[in-house]
Amino acid sequence: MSDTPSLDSPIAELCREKGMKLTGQRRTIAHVLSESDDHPDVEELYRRAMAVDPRISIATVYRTVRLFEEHGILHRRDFGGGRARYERTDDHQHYHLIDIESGRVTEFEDAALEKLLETIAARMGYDLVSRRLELFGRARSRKSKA
Amino acid sequence: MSDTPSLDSPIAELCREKGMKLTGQRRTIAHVLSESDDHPDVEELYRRAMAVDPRISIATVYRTVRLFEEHGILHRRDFGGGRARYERTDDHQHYHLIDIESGRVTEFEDAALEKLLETIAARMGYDLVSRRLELFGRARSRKSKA
DNA sequence: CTACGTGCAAAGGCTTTGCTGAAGT
DNA sequence: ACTTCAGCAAAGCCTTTGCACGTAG
Repeated sequence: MSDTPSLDSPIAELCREKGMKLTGQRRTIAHVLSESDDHPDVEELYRRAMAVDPRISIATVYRTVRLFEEHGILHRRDFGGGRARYERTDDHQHYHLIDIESGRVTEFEDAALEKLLETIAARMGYDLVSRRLELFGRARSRKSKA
Repeated sequence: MSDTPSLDSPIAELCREKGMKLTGQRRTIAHVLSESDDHPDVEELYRRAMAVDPRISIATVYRTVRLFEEHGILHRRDFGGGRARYERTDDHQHYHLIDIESGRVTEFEDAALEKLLETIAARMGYDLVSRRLELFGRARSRKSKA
């Protein structure tokens, strides 16, 4: 029933490709991550993983996200609040806008912004290696967009 | 010799104006902050304060920066690495560029960037309340600027 | 079979806090 | 004199880690 390893989640596939040992726990976490479109923290991942397989420990979740990050599968984000949050690595450089009332995180891209940041760094004599940018906003009392 | 309270550091003056009790420790920390142009973390502030008056505890430094932050005298910054860093509150909206080799932090302002961020938030239906932006760069192998 | 992963609980780094003595206004 | 503050050490929160057992390849 489980001898079709190729049917694993996309992230589990990645693990296999990268040659890491595919344990039950990793498979579970990979599955959970593959299903996640948001930016869960470890606690939340632990919860989701437990829903799939209760025989998992939070230490393993910590170890696994770290491992996945080292392999370039995940990106660690810090939106403040003291806990790291994770998202799948994405090809596109993108940023985050956080709704200060609901906490909801929305991603966005902006080529002009990207270019401007590089220009600014260059002006200061630097090559831009990475950046951290989060916008915190309050939803407008929408008149047009209901 | 010390009955001219008006000769305190600028930040100590602020404390007085805001009506907070001006203890020896607070005066020391205010002094240290007034002399600081960088972005020290609590540990570093503690070190600097101790150099002035060794009878200070790190708990007091923590309490004081928190107090000052609540009174709008300081801004807490998070440049990653798990520790908060502090800087004097500044009228101008500014950002930080961190040299990834030396760790040195340089401040910069940029009106166009500011405007762009607001535009982006507006486009997404938000009023921009605050933002966090740090650029991490590597100093260019300067040819012109020695 | 062997190397690596997991669970548990303890420890680590930063920050806060309860309590009692000390100090500012 | 009264209220607030400081020092100390303990505790809290997130994360890492040592150790003994379990498991993938």
